[in-house]
Formats: sequence, C-alpha cells, structure tokens
Amino acid sequence: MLKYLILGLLEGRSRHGYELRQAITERFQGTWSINAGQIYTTLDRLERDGLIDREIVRTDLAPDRRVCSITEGGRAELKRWLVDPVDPPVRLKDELFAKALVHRTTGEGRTGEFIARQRDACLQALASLTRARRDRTLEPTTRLLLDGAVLRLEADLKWLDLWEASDRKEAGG
Amino acid sequence: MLKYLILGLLEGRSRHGYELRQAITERFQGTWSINAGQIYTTLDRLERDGLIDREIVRTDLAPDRRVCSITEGGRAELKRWLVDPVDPPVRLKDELFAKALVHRTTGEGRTGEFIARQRDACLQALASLTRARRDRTLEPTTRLLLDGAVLRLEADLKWLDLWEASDRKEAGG
DNA sequence: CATACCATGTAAGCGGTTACATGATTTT
DNA sequence: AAAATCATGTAACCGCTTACATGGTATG
Repeated sequence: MLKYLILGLLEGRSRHGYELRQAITERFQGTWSINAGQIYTTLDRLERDGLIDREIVRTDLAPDRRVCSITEGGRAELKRWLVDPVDPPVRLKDELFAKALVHRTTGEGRTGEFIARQRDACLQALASLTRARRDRTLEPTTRLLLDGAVLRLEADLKWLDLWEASDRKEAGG
Repeated sequence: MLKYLILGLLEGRSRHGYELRQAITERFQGTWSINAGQIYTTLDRLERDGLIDREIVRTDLAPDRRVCSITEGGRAELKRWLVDPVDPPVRLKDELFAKALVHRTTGEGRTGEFIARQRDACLQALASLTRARRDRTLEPTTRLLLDGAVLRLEADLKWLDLWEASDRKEAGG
C-alpha cells in the first residue's frame, strides 16, 4: 500500500524520502506515522523494480538528498492499481471477527465484557471522528476519509448488537 | 491473529498442525486457506514462547504427528486477548481509503471507472453472502460472521456514494 | 551549548504469501 | 499404477514495526 501512496505522490512531482514520509503522515492525520526505515526499504524495492529513479542531489545548506522520480513503468503500475477494485472487497479474516469466533468456540464466559469494551472503543473513536469533522477548514478528501471511518464504525456497532442478540438467543434457548 | 486462533482451538483439546489448518480453513469458509508452512512456523514461535507444548506421537497407520497442547501461559495470553478490544477499532490506513486518497491527489480522471468497478465488486460479494446466508443448516457463529461482512459491505457501498457526490461537488463548483 | 529537526540508513523480528520438498497412506 | 490426501517442513520474499546509528543544520 505504501508503495502506491509513494507512486501517487511522485506522479505529481519528484520528492526525496523524508518529504514523502511527511506527506503521507500528514494525509493520514497522524494515524499512520510511518517509520523512517520503511520509506527507504520501500524506495529500494521500487527502484529495483524500475518503478522509480533516484538521483543524489547535493545542497549547500541541507544534507544531501536522494530525489525520487516516477518512471514510465511506475506510471503504468500506478494506473493499473488505481482502476483495480480492492480484492476481496471485505475480509472475514479480520481481528474483530476472529475474536468473535474464538469467544463462541471456547465459550469462555467473558464475552459480555468484551462486547462492552469493544463498543466503548468504537463509540470513543466515533466521538473523536465527529469532533475532527467539525473543523471547517478540513480538506474535502480528509473529510471523505473520516466519513468512511464513521460508516465502518457504525456498521461494527450494529454488528456488536447482533452478536449480543445472537448470544442471548443461544443461551436462552 | 493466527496465533490466537490456534490457541483458541487448543483451549478445547490438543491437536496437531494439519488438524489446526483444516479447522481454521473451515471456520473461515475457505476465504482464508492458510498455507501449510505458516502453521508450522507459527507453532514454532508459540512453542518458543512457552504458550504451547509439542509432543511427537507415533501412529501405526498414518504418518507421525506432533500434537500441540496449550500451556498455562498460553491460556493466560488467550484470555488477555479475548477481553482486549481491537485497537484501533477502525483504520484510516486501508487500501480502499488509500485508493481514494491517490485518486483525489493525482486527479487522474478515471475515478468514475474505479468507483463503478468497486461498487460492482461489493454488490457481487453482497449477493454471494446473501446466498450463503440462506442455508438453513448454517452454524449461528458462521451466520454472525456473514452478517458482519454484510454490514461492512453496506457501509462501503454508502461511502462510495458519498465519494461520488463529493467528486461531483468538487467538479461542479 | 543543547535540542529539535533534516535526511539517510541498518538490523532484527512478526505475520503473512508463494513455492517447493519429502514421504507415507488411502482411494480410484 | 496413478492420484488424492495426510502430515511435516524449508526457503525466499513482502510489508510492516521497533529500535538503533549517523551526521548535518537550524533554533532557542
């Protein structure tokens, strides 16, 4: 994923590693602050695969930079990724679902406690997203992402209700 | 995640690697058919960390097995995981969101095509889930997971509509 | 002068994927 | 006799995380 975010940024203009890292961290509102190391290993692979070029640029003031630019191959790969739908569109292999599975199969008794805590976590996240959304200066794209997160949280909250109802039905006969 | 699925299965009774693999593949309706190799490397780590014990059992008929059983430490770790809410409850760092980000920042023009294809993929997945749900013999836990997947797909479909509307607004002024 | 920031990297490890290897037993 | 299934593993790689190392330059 990082690979394509990088290609997407380079499609606009050439950038060096540190700059890429800042741009991505900013775009994810700090919810994904990439480790410096990963940028450079990813750039190594991108260069190896011919999707970017790198060139060392000496500067008088700042430390030397390795400026990256996208190649024709990189552009093609990015275009392909941009029209390809996410596959699969939804995964059963998910940590929340996995916890439900294990709760159900071990029948361990603290399921109610888990559901309550998970619901709390969702509601808290929802509140902080709602707060963030109120900012009038928010970029439309950022707002769109926040809306997506809200919709998914609401879906999971509904599902926690379903789970509880299903548990009561199992227990109550 | 696999680690905890394994511990969850072993909490019930001891099992060997091949058996664990089958059980997990079955529980995820074949949507996650784990590679054989990963089971054994995960079991290696679990043993190293003292969460399981392994013992070679000779059989006359079948090939030898390495039967795994959960330890006290494993039980404790499993219990901890089972009550801990998923953190974070929702991620902005997600492939669908990433594609939206890159579409918006590159302004590459084929966004409509992507949204249409993504919507198709979601609707198709939704249809197949609905079909699977009609099975009367379905285990309640499997049905619960399918319901979760449905809710998330519906959320994403709503979001694709939002995205389209937001694009029109940007373009139309 | 300290410390924050700019900029690049290495190393070790986790969780996962794909592919391959080995050998036995059961089914067709 | 051939193919499927049982059962265990190794090797190489991807994407990512945490932690650490190395220097320069700008700011307080």
